[in-house]
Amino acid sequence: MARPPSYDRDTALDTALDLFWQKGYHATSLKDLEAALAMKPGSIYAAFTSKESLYLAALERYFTRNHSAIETALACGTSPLTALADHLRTTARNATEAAPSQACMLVKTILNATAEDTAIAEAARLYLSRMGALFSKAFRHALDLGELPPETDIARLARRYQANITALRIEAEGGTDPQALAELAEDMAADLEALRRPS
Amino acid sequence: MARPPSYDRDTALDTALDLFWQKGYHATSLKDLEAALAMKPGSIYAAFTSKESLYLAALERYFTRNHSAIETALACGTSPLTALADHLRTTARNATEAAPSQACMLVKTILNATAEDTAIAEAARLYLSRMGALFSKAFRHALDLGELPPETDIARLARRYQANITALRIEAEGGTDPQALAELAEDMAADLEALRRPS
DNA sequence: CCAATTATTGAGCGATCACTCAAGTCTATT
DNA sequence: AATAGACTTGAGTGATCGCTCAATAATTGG
Repeated sequence: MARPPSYDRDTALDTALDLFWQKGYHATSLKDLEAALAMKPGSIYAAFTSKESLYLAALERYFTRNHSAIETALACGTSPLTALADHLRTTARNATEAAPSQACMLVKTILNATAEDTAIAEAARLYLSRMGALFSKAFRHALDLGELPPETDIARLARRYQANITALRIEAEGGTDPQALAELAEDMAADLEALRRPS
Repeated sequence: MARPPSYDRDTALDTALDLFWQKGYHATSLKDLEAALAMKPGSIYAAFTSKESLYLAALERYFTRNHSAIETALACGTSPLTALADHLRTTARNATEAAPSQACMLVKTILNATAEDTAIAEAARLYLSRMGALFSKAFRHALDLGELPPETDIARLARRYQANITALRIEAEGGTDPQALAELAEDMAADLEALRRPS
């Protein structure tokens, strides 16, 4: 005994995500969202409570999507170290693709957040730390397989790796040409593979 | 035969810069600027034409300040390579200092810019490329002094260096603790100094 | 068919946005 | 002291902001 929603929640969230990712939180107005979601203000608020909640929901979607995509990418091969290096190269290669923004949305969220946007900034920080944990896991796996020297500082290595990914994607956003971007990724990947312990 | 301005232009620009750097372009309102600059809207517009012009002027000030600071930092020692490595370490160390934001304002500007803010984004991109040229110059100097192998790709090395700086400052903005930040900078600096050619 | 329940609508809320301008204030020159 | 010229003032512009809510529409169980 109820009228079913006329929109698909996940589709709406994806659309909102695209818009927020493109324009940022503050520069995205509800008018923009109404147009993109094809929903009237009342429906948007009935479904997502507030602009902030909508942003948080879209951000969560971005995170889970990326997290699982990277998780599978890192798990598919036999060598975690190779998978990690290849992920750098892939990131540079994908930069030509059409996307709302080249930069990581989590990073962009943190840089766009003001002191008042605590909830949003903290969510992004949490998700970033989860991504870091994912990289740590991969490095630990490499260590367990003997690809890295036993004394390797995993957390430190993972942090450096994540910094590289961040830098790569910001460089892409900055408009660096594809070849230079590929070279940058290659340098990072080469450094990583240089850590490989001869087996 | 004229009334002198009651404000100091450079001081006002510094104040505006702090505010813009902290909150970003879109989240900074004229009310905020009026309060920070202690100027009424009319005076602000008489002095700076528009919010966008004010941002551009503040951004230019940020750039020239940083450009010359880094220029002198890189020129002071006898070894350009050491100076470059130390600049990484210094960047990490300074992250504890009170600043409007840890992230580079040029990077933050690009990430906050929407498709409509072309003038602002292009200015930031230009300034970033100038910073890159500065780093290139330092690496070339190192090459000329024989600190680097003759076949070194300067532009490529400089790009990687700039990516490292960017990542370091974003990591700082993300809330990474000082020790981890110092380790990250140290790893980057060590990689750089590993390039040094035995003389 | 009739409730009961949920979804959609869209005019419009007060607040704030970037910005303007006529009037007033100050200073240097005469 | 008078005046010309530059600076400051701040109420007020229309537009837009995020958001609300009473009215209406659609659906299902009885």
